[in-house]
Amino acid sequence: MHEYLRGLNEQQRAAVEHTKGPLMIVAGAGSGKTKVLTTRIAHLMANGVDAFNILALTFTNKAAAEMKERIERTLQSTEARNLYIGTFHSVFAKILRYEASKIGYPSNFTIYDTDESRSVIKTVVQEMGLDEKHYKPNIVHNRISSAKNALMGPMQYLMDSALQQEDARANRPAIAKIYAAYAARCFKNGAMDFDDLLLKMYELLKTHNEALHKYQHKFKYIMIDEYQDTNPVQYEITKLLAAVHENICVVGDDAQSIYSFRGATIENILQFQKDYDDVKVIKLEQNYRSTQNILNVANKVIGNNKNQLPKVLWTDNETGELIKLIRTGTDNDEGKFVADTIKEQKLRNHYYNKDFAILYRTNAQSRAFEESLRRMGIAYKIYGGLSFYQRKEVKDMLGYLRIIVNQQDEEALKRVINFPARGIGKTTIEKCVIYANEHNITMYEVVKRAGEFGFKAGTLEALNNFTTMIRYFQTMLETNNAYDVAVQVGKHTNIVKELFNDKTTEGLQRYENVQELLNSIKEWTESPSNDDGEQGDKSLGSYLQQITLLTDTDKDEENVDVVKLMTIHAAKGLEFGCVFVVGVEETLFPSAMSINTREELEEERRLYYVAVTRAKDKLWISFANSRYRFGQLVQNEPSRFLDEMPKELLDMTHAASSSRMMGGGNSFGSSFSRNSGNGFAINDAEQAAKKYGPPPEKKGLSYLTKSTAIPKLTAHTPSGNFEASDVSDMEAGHKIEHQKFGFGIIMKIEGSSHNPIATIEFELNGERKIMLNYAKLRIIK
DNA sequence: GATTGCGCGATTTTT
DNA sequence: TCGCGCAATC
Repeated sequence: MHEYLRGLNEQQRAAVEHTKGPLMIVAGAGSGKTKVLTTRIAHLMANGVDAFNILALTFTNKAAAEMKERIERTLQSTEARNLYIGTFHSVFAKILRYEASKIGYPSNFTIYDTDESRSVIKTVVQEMGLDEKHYKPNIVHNRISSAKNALMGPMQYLMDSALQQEDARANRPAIAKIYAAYAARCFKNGAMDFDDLLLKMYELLKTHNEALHKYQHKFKYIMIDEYQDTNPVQYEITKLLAAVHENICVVGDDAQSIYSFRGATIENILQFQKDYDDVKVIKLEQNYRSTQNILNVANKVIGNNKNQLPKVLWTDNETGELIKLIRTGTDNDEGKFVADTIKEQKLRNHYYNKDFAILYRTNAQSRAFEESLRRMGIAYKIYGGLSFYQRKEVKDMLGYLRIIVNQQDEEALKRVINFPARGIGKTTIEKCVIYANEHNITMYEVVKRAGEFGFKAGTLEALNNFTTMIRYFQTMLETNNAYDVAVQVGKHTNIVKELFNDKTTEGLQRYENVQELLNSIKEWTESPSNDDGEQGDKSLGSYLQQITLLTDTDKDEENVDVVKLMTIHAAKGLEFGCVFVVGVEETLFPSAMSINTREELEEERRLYYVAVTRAKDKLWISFANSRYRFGQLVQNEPSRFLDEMPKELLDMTHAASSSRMMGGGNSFGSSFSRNSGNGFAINDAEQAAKKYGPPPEKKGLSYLTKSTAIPKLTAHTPSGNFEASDVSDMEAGHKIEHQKFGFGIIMKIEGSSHNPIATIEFELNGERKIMLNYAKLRIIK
């Protein structure tokens, strides 16, 4: 028996050894999925399959890198570097770069990230003379993105009556036209967005038989990780590629499907068994990651979902500690609690920073934890949010490199043509764009031939100087490597010098970022070619294409000792000794946007499942009575998911006994229910108190914000049938009755019109700020 | 043509 | 609260 087969359980081994024909591995959380995948590839190679003939598609670059490394270790050989392994996006980008001319693109095509796509949409909407307020870039982009992921071009979009009706109803009938213009503009710019990397790959295979045959033949063995998160384009592409050999192995867990907003559909994993004859299905149900308590909680919660493949996840691991449930007064208290607990755990149980992860639903929640960790002197890193490559100074530098490599790229040109300022202003740029559109040439072409378009002498000179500089960089690129050119760009444009002279903290940071960028280019240039025989390519163009697809979770920083903060989405596939799942409140988790259909809610629940199953040893789940949103303190109920966890597995006394780090006073009494029919939350508070222990006592801690201290409530019982009045009728000066606080006078109304906040002086309960949308008030006079 | 300041709208999740 | 877009000003 091969050495690498030892240490696999029966099912894992069966999955590894089943190499011929379609295979579906249903892999529960923590069931050794990566191990199976890597061992399976090693096994193929050990049995004579050429690495060049194996395609493995993963969800993140990090997963790909990790797999590659593990295979090398298993086989004690560098052959693994010949594997085609990476994310859908990066693998297809590589292939498209090679095949670009077949579909009319330059091989140096630019890849637009989401920001750039939106920016192009914005220009297109402007140029079409449409109302920008109405056709907001992110809304339009989402529509287009969904269409692309569903294999729909502009024409099909226009012909689709369901989509047309939706757009008409939303009063956005021009989306199909914008889509067409956007696609045309991207093409003209020699650019693809993220979705194009999939869509164009599909089109390539569909329209070019020789390309289809080539890759069908090349990829004799195909493996796809996280299959539950693939979307229709990805599904169609892999189906095409696998059609000849049918050696396709998909790995997934329907319980962890969390990307439907990106077009992913569980249908793919359910459909797989029908697509091929004789599909072998193997279930990996033993969990090696978590304690029994953690796993039991996770199983119980996910059991509330109706749509799922039957499986039972179990573990041999020890029972472990109870799951600790924590209620805090505010989001700041929550941050403080987590930082305190980390400090305590490090001292008591000798954990390192890197053993901890703080997982939240939205990026905006990171702030409170950032502050508290910084105050406690605990090293941390936030993943997600603004990535390195999205920073302005980095984008500016990259803008130059992009226009050097691809002169069609109008986005890049507009970004750098007057940065640093060189007297080419808005009007000039607008003129260039108009001339370009009129003559159907690229904007760069207009700039290059500025003399033909009647610019004023000064402007003309500025434009000419600019193109001379770009041309200088281009010729330089012929004889120098990417790094040298990048350094020259920094010098010649004065970008580096300007940042260097900026001695503010931010300026220093920006300078360092540019230096880091240069280092990364250097590293790329000098690292050994990856031996893939066909496209081992160290050109600047290749560099630019790859970095757009990088996220900061991809950077392997295992040995850096920091607490990790990230969204639950970003945490998929990762595991940590100690996990804090925070902000587990209604409207936040589940998100208010995702509680309208069963499908949406079930996805939120799967997300919760993913969060909980990241933990190996210890799990804390926290929620706050109130938190700042839009700069206002708002109250939330505890999440419904908390009710779905079996109480005997929860340590709820912790919430009450650790009140030393929590505040909020009697803030329960003032929380407003969003959905309980009677419009106030005191019942919820009582229920919550029963369920999760008594509300934390206030101990006057300095970090508590004043607004959490709310005067004691004097209860009020409304007279007769209480009928709430229309919010829009309310004005300052009105006398009102509140269901719980009793009679009062509206002092003022502020806040936005869709979220008005009234300051009301109550007879018995003092002055309070009331959110009119949630509270029910009756106008007396 | 660049800089500053004010007012308004925004929060899901990401390759 | 924060960041962005727009308008006013030099």
